[in-house]
Amino acid sequence: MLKRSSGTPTLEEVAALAGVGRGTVSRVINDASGVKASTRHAVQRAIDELGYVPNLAARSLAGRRAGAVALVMPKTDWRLFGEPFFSEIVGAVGDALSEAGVQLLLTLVRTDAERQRLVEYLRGGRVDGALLMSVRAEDRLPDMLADAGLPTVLLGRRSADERVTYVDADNVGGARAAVGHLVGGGRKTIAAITGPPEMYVAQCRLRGYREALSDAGLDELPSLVVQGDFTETSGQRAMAGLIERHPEIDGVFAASDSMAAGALAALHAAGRRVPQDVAVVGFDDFELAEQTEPPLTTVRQPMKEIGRTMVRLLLEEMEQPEVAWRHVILRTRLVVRESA
Amino acid sequence: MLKRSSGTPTLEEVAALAGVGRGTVSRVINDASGVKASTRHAVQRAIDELGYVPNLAARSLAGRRAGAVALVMPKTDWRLFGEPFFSEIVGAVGDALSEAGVQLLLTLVRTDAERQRLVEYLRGGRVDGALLMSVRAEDRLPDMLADAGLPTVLLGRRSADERVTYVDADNVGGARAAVGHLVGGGRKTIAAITGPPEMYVAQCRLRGYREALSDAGLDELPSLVVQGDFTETSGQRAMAGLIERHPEIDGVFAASDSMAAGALAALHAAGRRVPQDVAVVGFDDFELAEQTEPPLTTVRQPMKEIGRTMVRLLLEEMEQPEVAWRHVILRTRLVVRESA
DNA sequence: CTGAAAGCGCTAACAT
DNA sequence: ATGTTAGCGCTTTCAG
Repeated sequence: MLKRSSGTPTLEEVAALAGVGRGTVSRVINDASGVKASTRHAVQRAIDELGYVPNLAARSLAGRRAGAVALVMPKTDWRLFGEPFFSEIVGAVGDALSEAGVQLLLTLVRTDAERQRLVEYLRGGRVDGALLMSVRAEDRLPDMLADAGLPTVLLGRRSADERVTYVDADNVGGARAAVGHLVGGGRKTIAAITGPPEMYVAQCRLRGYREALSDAGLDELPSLVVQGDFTETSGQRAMAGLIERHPEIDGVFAASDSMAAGALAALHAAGRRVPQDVAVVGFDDFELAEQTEPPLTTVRQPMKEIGRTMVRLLLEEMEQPEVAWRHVILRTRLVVRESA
Repeated sequence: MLKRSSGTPTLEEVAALAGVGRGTVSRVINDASGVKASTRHAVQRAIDELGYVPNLAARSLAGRRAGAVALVMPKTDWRLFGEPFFSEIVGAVGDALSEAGVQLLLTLVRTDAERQRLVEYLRGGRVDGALLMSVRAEDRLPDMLADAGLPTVLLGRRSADERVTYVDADNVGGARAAVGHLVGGGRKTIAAITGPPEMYVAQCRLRGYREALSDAGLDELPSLVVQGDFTETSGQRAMAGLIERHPEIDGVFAASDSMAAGALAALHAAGRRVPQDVAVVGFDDFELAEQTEPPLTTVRQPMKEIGRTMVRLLLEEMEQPEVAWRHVILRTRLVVRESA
C-alpha cells in the first residue's frame, strides 16, 4: 500500500502530543485498566485531535488478534446469496461477531488460483478464524486450515466422520418428524424426493425418512424414493414420475422446500388435490413454503441459532485452542401449515 | 490471534534452512528478479519443506501493499444479493481483482457500530482500497475514506457534484434512448414511473425522459409522471393510477425493470393489450425483463464493464495516488424485446 | 500508574 | 547476485 505520505498519525505521535509514553497510549486504545482517568483523557484528546486510527497490521504483528474472521463460501453456491438461508446465516453471524467487536469478511472462492490465494490470506495472520459454508465432501480446505492451526468452524459436515468443528441441523430428526407427521395424518404410501446422495445432508434426510417409516412399521418401497438435486424443477420432474408409477401415493416428503414446491406443481398439474389426496412436507422452511398454494408444511432449521453457535465455537477456539474438534447438532422444528 | 505456538515458520527459518540471507528469501517469495536459479530452487525447497506462508500483517507493515480490497455494501440493500445486479458486479470485480492477485473482501454495514468498526478496519491499513456500492446521498463514508487517503471508488454517484471517484452508467442517455424508442414507435402520450427523487439515479432517469420528450417536441404533462420506489408493487400502483387519470396513455417508461413489470401487471389487469395499446420500457435489464409477458424492452447497464472499470480505477489510484477524483460514465444499451 | 525497551515478521535500501 | 541493516507501528514485559 502506498504509504499515506506521512499522512496517518502513529501511536508515537499521539504519545508525543499527549506528553506520555507510547505504552500509555496503547493501554488507552485497548481499554486496558490501570490508567489514571486524567491521563486517559489527555490521550483521548490527542487521539481525537490527530484523528488517529491504530494500524491493524502493526497490531496483529505485535502479537494480538487480527480482529477479523472470514466467512468463506464457494462461488458455485452464489444462488444462496439471494436466499433466506444465506442472509439469515450471514445476519446471525454478523450480529454475533459484531457484539464481539470482530469484523466479518465474506470471501468467495471459485477458481483454484483464488483458492490458493485465499489459503495464503487466511493463513497469513490477517484473520483470527474462518467459517466455511456449504463445503463439498471432497473439499480439503477445512483440513488445510484446521491443520494450519487456524480456528475453523463448518456449517454442516462433509461426512459422518467430520474431523473439523462444525454446527449442523438435525437433519435426520427433522426428516423423521416430517415423515412422522405424514404417518400421523394417516398417510400410508409415502414417497421421498431426496437430494444428491453425495451430499451428506441429503443422506441424513433420507435416513430420517427411512427411520420414520420403520417406526411406523411401514415398508420402504425403493421405487418410492426418487432423487432430485434440491431444485424446484427436479422436484417437479420427480413428482411427475412418481405419480405415474404410484398413483396410490398419499404422502410426499421432499428433502428441500424447493423440491416440495416442484412436487406441488406436478401434483396440481396432475389434477391431484393437496392435501386431500396427497400431503406434502418439505425441508428448510424459507419464504417459499408460505408462498405455495397451499402453504407447505416444512421442517425449519434454526438459522439464527446456527450462525450464533458457529461464532461461539469459533470465538472459543480463538480464545483457547481446542485439542479436539467439536460438533453441535441443532434441533429442527416442524412447521405445520395445513388447512386440511 | 493466538500465536500458532511457535508453529508457523518464519522467513528467517526458511533462510536458515536454505542457507541464505533473509533478503534472498524475500526476493524469492516476491518473484523479484536477480536471484540465481539454483538458489531460488534451494529456497523454494526450504519453503515447501517448512510449509512456509508469509505473514501478511508483517508484509503490509513493512510497507508494501495489503493485497486486499474491500467491497462495501450497506446491509439495507441485502436484497441485492440475490439479484443479477449484485452478482454480476461482484463477479466482474472479483475477476478483475483476481487477475491482479488481490483478495476481495465483502463487508456489510448495518449499524453505526459496524460502520465505525469498518472505518477503522479500512483505515487500519489492511486493505489497499475500497469499492462502495449503492451509497446513499447523505452517506459520508466515501468522503471519510477518500479524505483518509484510502483509494476509493463508488458505484454510482451520490449527486451531480460527486467528489469521490466513481463509475456510473449513463442513466440520462439510457432513459432518453428508451423514451426515444417509444416516440419512434409512434407513441404520443408517454408516462413515466420514476424512482425516489432523493436518489440521484432516479433524477437522472427522469431527466432522460424529459429530454427525450423535448427532443420529440412533445409536451411534458406533470400528471404523467408518477413516483415509485423501484419495487414492483410501486410500479403496479403507479400504473393503476395513471390508467385511471390518463386512459389515453400509449407509452410508459419505468425507471426500473421491477416497476416496469408492475406496470405490465396493472395494464393486464385493466384489460389493456401490450404493446398494441400501450408500450412499456424498463431500465436495468435483469432476468426479470425476459420473464414478463410479453418480455420487456429495457435499458441494459453494462455490469461487467462497470465492475472492471471500478477495479481499474482503484488499482490505478493504488499505484499512483491521484490528486483529483475521476469519473467514468458507461454507455447503456437498449434491448428491444417487442413482438409487435 | 507510567516510561523505556525489546521484539512481532517482513521489505527495502545499502553494502558487498 | 546476495548478505546486512534499519525500520514499519504496535503490544508487552520490565523497571521505575
